[in-house]
Amino acid sequence: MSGTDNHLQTAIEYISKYIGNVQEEELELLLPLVRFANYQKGDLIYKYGEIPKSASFIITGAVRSYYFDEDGKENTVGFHFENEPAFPYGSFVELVPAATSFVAMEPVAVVWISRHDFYHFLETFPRFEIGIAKVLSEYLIKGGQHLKLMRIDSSRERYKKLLELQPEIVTRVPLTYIASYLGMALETLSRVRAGKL
Amino acid sequence: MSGTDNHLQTAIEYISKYIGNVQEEELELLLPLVRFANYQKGDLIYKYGEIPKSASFIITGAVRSYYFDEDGKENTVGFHFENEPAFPYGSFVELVPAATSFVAMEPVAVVWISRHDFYHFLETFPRFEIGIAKVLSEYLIKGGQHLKLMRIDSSRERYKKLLELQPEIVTRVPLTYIASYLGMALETLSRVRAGKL
DNA sequence: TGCATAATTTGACTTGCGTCAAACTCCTTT
DNA sequence: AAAGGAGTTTGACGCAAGTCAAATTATGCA
Repeated sequence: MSGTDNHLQTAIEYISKYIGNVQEEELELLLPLVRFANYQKGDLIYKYGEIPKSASFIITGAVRSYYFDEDGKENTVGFHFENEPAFPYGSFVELVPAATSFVAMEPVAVVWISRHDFYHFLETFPRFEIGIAKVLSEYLIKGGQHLKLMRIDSSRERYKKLLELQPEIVTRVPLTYIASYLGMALETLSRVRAGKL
Repeated sequence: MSGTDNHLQTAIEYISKYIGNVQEEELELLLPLVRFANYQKGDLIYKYGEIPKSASFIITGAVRSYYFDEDGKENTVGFHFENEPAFPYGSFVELVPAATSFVAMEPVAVVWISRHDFYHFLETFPRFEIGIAKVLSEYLIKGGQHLKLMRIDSSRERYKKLLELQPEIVTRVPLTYIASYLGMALETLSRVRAGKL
């Protein structure tokens, strides 16, 4: 089976994941609009300040999203892995410049659809709005989890909770970014892991 | 003009806010599904652990949402005022028990629609999915703002940012809840306000 | 294989903020 | 007007975690 066949399969899975049962005629119109892209480690997939022109979904690889606060400090907002969307959702929907950037932490392959194509498609099949709602609510839940995580005061407990909720992060992501995600100093996280705190 | 007329007007404004241009026939079918309710200060509007059976939108008053963490500590998630939705969105969409409760901080009047009625209505007019996406993306942006707020390390700066983003909170909400929302001790917030920190 | 650079760990020092406790102010109710 | 209670302020003290700095361990690349 070729890589493209595989990818097409992934695209179809994404569609049914977010829309449920899809009609033949819907699929016929939607599939030609779908594209594929590859990124190297360190590549920017979306840049803050720009209005996202597409919605990307990860096939393989790991992506990190982050923003810069007023002091210029980089704040990691989230990690995105296989079978998850990775794009500035709010900005995509509201058509405003994104506050967050998305960068590949490893070689990354994505499926993507342009904003223009997608909204044009929506005019024919408005029920696909449900897909947007699904993506948004997934992000909402993830964001809510992160917020809850951040509200735990002790660094030790915060890290413990992360292990519980997203253990894969700890194996795939460099310490610096985990610390940034958890809102603690790199050194503190190191001490927590060594059981010294 | 009677109170009910006023309320009906508010309901219509809500609908066009979230859906855009609404057709006559759409409105005719939707309006009869809409109800009104009043709450006293302290009344629970939604309770955590329950699957929300309705979506409420505030006409007048102020609502606070919060959850209890594993240590039993109450954490304030958000404040909701006039012309804003106030219900456990994620749970409403995903049909799972809510983690947060919603309580009236003042006398509150709301428009609401039952989950059942709304989803039944959606079968006839699927394009109204866009309303869900709108509500979700509003919540998403609000949640994102809160998360950003919480990531500011200094209490002083955190409070300053709140004043900048949502000044009305400071005038309408008791100190205890603001402190809880900002993730700091009541005493710390008091000192910050007195300029002692 | 070995060097260079990055990533992580450890140490020493400082401080913001939480906790506990008590005082003070402002409503509400009788 | 007085009493009671909620909401807010002030004080004293201890500690978790931030910062700066240096050592140690990994990792990629020639």
